Amino acid sequence: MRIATYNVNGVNGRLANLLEWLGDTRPDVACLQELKAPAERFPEGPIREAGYGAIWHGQKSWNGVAILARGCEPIETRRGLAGDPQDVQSRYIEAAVGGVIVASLYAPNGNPQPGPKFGFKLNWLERLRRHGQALLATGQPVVLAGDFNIIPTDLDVYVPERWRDDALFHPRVREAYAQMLDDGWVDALRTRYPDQRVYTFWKYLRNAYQRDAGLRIDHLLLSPSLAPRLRDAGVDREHRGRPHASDHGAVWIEIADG
DNA sequence: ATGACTGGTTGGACCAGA
Repeated sequence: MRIATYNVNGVNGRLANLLEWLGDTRPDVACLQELKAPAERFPEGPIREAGYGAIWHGQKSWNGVAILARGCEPIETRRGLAGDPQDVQSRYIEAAVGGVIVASLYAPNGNPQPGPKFGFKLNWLERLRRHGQALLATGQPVVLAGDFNIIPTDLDVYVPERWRDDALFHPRVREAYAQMLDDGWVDALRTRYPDQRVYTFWKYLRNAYQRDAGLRIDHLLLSPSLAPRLRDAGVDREHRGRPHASDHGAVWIEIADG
């Protein structure tokens, strides 16, 4: 089973790119982020025509997450994280697909740092960690997939010195990620590539993609019950270089049947 | 080295992204 995560940066504005990627790579499950569309403007028709069942959590202008499943309907198990009644942003959706619990998440960017947005990010990550602990306690196979907006280590950024003060690379944010690994979550891409620089995002500015000036901020975290089934992982880099592409590349894992 | 890119909202410049 192939499970992918893709920050599409506008599901309607880049629908043609999304459909092309679905057709080229045929993931069994696709977690999407940054839909930038309210629920009623999610392109359900074209996605169903492409062979995918879908659930989504939309929002006007910003954020928005979805889970697509090829040839079946994802069974929704949660939308939104507990712990903050004030939080109405669409950043988390979760479903059962093919015997695996799959979460599609879009963590807050957090810039500028310091500031209220950074505080919201830290709080959101703490709520994510808490929910993750509850998922781990069930012993079910789970994957937390999405745009974490976290650069975990120096190996995950083209020039670490230039990102020291950024909300994506702040020590407290990296610590939040490290704590989730301590809880038992397994970073699939880093497991597959222990020493290599593997990026998932390249800015639009200054030909970042052509220069390979990238970041690794899109992650798939596997529960210990799922991690032994990891067969392969990678980034669909080539689609990032196509016309009108998202600034993220899709990240995928291949999981053996359970 | 904080870049001049991008979508969305809206019918202009902004906001937000990372």
